[in-house]
Amino acid sequence: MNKSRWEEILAVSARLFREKGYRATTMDDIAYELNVTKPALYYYIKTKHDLLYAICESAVEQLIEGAKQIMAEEAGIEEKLRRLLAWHVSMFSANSDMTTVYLAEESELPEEKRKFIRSLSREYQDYYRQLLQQGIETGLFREMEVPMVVRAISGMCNWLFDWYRPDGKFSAEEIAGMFFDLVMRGCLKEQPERKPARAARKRNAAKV
Amino acid sequence: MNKSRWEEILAVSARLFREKGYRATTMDDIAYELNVTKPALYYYIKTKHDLLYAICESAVEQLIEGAKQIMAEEAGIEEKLRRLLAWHVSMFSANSDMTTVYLAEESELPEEKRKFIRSLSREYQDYYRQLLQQGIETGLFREMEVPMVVRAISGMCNWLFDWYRPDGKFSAEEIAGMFFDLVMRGCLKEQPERKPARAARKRNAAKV
DNA sequence: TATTGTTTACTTAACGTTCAGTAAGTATGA
DNA sequence: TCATACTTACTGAACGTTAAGTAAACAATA
Repeated sequence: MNKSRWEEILAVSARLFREKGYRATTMDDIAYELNVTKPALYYYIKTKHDLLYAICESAVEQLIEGAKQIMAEEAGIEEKLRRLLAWHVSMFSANSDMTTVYLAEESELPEEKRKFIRSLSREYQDYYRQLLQQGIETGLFREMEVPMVVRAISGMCNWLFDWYRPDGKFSAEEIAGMFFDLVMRGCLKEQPERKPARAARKRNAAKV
Repeated sequence: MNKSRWEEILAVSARLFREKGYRATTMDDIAYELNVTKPALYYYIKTKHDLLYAICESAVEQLIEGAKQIMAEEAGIEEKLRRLLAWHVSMFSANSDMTTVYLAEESELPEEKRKFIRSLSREYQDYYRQLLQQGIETGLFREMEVPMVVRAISGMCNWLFDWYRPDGKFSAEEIAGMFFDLVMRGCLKEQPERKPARAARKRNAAKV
């Protein structure tokens, strides 16, 4: 089964909204890329905002879906945090148009829809909050202002939209690894075990 | 001496661009808030883009100006990093309209001007880079991929535009303090001295 | 199997509004 | 009388959206 027309429209819209911005992209632009005329789009949507909304909703729901799965997996707090960060970063390589548009243009949504998207966004951030809180309670992490650390983590990940390029020096996995190092060390109560200094570190087996 | 008309225009424009977005703000909106008619604005500017450009340039130049001063001060690496972060965050409380517009709408600038602003932005980030590099060289910080850490720091600070409110729970200084804690611990080679608190630390006399 | 009706996926043409920008004129003060 | 700081009145283009129509595919019936 090939991609449905609706998904095609969303993919093209997301790409253009990302490249030129939501307001700067005209319905003609989108129609042109789909090889149809502008009014044809109105066979599928009621307004231009519908397109933006569908993109934002899809992005944040995918984020949440992934996070939900990770939280349900059997793993320690540290491992879950690692996976959550990796998932967050990987969304920028796998679905970069959608994710970027969601972060950069969400403010263009009409008030009502915008609020709903932001509530989903908070739901997503809550997974970070839970992990950090659990980490403090179990003595893994130092005492800290959890919501502020969540914002810091969200910030460093979301800011990917400003600089991430698929053809960049580092893969999504590598970026996530570096962010994880930074966050983990920043939150740990005790300093992590030093690695054997210069031993092979390709696949780390190091568990704490 | 009262604020010049030009500064007034920039301040009003920045506020509206922030509230409604650059594209959604009309020249009539700006003129209305200034109690003049639209063409009066064209006595001061040539195009709408001039307004956005002036705001972005002013924001990033103020950021750089502050960073330059901090870097020239007599202080250790750690203290300079603390001040740089505090300066970064404080721009969001002191000049939040301007700073937010610079981050959120810079992409609306025409290509040429946008490139210039982004080059200034890189200049600013370079101060973080220098400090981290020096920190590694002097043995204060662990080995790490400096540009990635700079991006993480920029991200957590810049993302303030998404959530910072002047009437929020924490002051700019407090936020900067928490960010500094997180970043500092994330970068240090050795764990920071625990405050004597009560008994001396149990573990962690082992330094590498 | 031919006829008729219905649905899908569009098209052409245009409407109505918005909005950046301009031309030309004017009040005020030095 | 000249510059400053506007005003009124307008232009031209862009753009979201709608109206009305249609070719092709499909379904129902006779």
